[in-house]
Amino acid sequence: MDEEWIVTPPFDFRQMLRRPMSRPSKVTVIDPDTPSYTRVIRLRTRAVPVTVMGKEGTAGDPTLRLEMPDGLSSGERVEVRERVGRIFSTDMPVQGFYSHMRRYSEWSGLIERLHGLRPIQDADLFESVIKVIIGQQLNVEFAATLVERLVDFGGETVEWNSRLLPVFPSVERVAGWSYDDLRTLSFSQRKAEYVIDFARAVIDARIDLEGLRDMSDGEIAEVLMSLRGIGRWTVECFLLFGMGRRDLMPAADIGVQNAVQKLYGMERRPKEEEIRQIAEPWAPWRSYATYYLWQSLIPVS
DNA sequence: GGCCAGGCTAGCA
DNA sequence: TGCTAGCATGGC
Repeated sequence: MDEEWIVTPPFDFRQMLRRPMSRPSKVTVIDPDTPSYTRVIRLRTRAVPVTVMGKEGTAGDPTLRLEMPDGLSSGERVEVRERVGRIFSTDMPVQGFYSHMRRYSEWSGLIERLHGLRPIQDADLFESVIKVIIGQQLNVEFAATLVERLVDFGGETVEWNSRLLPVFPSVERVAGWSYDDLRTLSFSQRKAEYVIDFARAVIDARIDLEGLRDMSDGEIAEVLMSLRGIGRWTVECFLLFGMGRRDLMPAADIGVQNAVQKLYGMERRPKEEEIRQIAEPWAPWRSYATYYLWQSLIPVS
């Protein structure tokens, strides 16, 4: 079943797919030619495959086409649209961000070059937390490898257009694993503990993931940072990638620091506190600024 | 081989 | 409160 979706411009689907494309993943299948984005989304009722296609793929005429299985209830279709809207930040107030950041001369070139870029959010809150934990202190390539191994180990797939789409493991499944299971995938002992303990906290209802949506950034930080293995950087990345909150600046992030150094032509890499100071006037748009900084680091293919 | 990578914890002053 | 050694693996 297909649906059309007209997004308010600017919206550059191809530009947005560069990040997931730069790190090929089995869970998210990108076809740069169509262009399209395919993955399984866990709804409240079941896991459903979805393909999102850019009809034109230009910033000026942004139309998406959604392809999803027949036989979904109307409620499920609504949920799919909500989730896809979140993933592609369709409600992002792009112009507000641009008019704010145009005040800073360093930003004019970047905003021009990435015109129509919107953050791609993670499709699932649990998946988001786990991926951020795995990404702690590791280079992104290896972190992506660990995520792939986790997905393979989970072994769950959904058939879609005559191919098998791997699905990110469910909370239940991860909570049932042992630390040694993840050790065999080259997780460090600590990372294995952080990942599995987090899944168990969700299963034990010590953490209500969907309930986080009603909380402020600060409240979410307090809840999550009470768990071992979740610090400030992890919460900031989760709020940004997982929850789509708009004013986060993971200033301890090496990637952000490298990008600011490059954008501002600095001699050495700025430290966390310097980043926070530089970014202070970017409020309340710091999440988008962070995302643009990260995107600026992707090599032009 | 050494250093670094989209950090966090525990232990110490 | 603030600082830092240690963690563990792969890439360059």
